[in-house]
Amino acid sequence: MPTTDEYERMLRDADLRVTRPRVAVLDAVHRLPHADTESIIGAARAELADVSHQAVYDVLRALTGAGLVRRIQPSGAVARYESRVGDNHHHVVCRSCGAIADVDCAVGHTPCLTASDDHGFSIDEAEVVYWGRCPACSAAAAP
Amino acid sequence: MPTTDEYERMLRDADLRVTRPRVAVLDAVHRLPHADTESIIGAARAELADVSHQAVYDVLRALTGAGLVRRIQPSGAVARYESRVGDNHHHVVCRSCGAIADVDCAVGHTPCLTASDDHGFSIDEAEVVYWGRCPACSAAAAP
DNA sequence: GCCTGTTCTTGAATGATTCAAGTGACTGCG
DNA sequence: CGCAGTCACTTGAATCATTCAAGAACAGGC
Repeated sequence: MPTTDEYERMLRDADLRVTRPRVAVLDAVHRLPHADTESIIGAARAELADVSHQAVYDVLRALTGAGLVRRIQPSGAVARYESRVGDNHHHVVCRSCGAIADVDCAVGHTPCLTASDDHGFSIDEAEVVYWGRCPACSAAAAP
Repeated sequence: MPTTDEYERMLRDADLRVTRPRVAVLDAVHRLPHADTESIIGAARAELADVSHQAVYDVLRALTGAGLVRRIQPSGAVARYESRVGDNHHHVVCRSCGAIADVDCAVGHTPCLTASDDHGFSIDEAEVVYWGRCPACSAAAAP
């Protein structure tokens, strides 16, 4: 878990001004994996009581743009953010409770990045979402 | 392109009542590939002038539940629907204009369906989204 | 320490989607 | 063929994540 100094360093390296909301949000994303915006607002306010939700939205957008956090948004769910960036990993999403877990790619470093027919698109990323049920929901559904 | 009779047949086979809004929406989804809800409402009204948007939402949900259409929703975009179901195909999405094209899976029939570590989830589907730029946007961005 | 431009606060708006209540129509049965 | 019951559609309003807008506050460079 990075320290406050490290967060400041990360921000500076990304050419972002160092502000208290930004450090608080960056820390929140690191501490809560796959958290939605509301949870991040809550966690950020634990450190900095009066951050506005708007500030958190702005910060998340800036951090996402700078590549410090990654935004994930499975179909029909609200946006979530994670701090693990730069590697090529994907997600399993539980259909019933929405839980998310990380999955490393099975097929090499850039899986399936070569589509069979790309229709002339220039592809720069392949995103994989595995849909299923988490252990808890599986147990609850089939007792 | 299926006929009206075929649409009725498809609905009956799925244990859905045959109604004019349902046939109109089913036809709209078949004619407009990857259309969003608003486009589908427009297309349905071309056949059946006074369908309510609520009816279209209900119908799309029923059709999706019955497996007659498939709902796709790339991050940060509105829901879109397609009539190609049952095969294992994926999508390329243009980052700048949102255009979507179909992509057959490069790696066999159920690509990457085996995650390296599934965290105990029981996975039933792997969804792949390729992100990039469509030919038109590539040309516009790099003249 | 001051200036400039970015970032945060406050408050309201947007818009896809959903909820709710009532009317209407499809299907199966008599 | 006609009726009943149930499901589907209409109308109208509500929800809620996210965004927009205007002004105040702050970070970073001189």
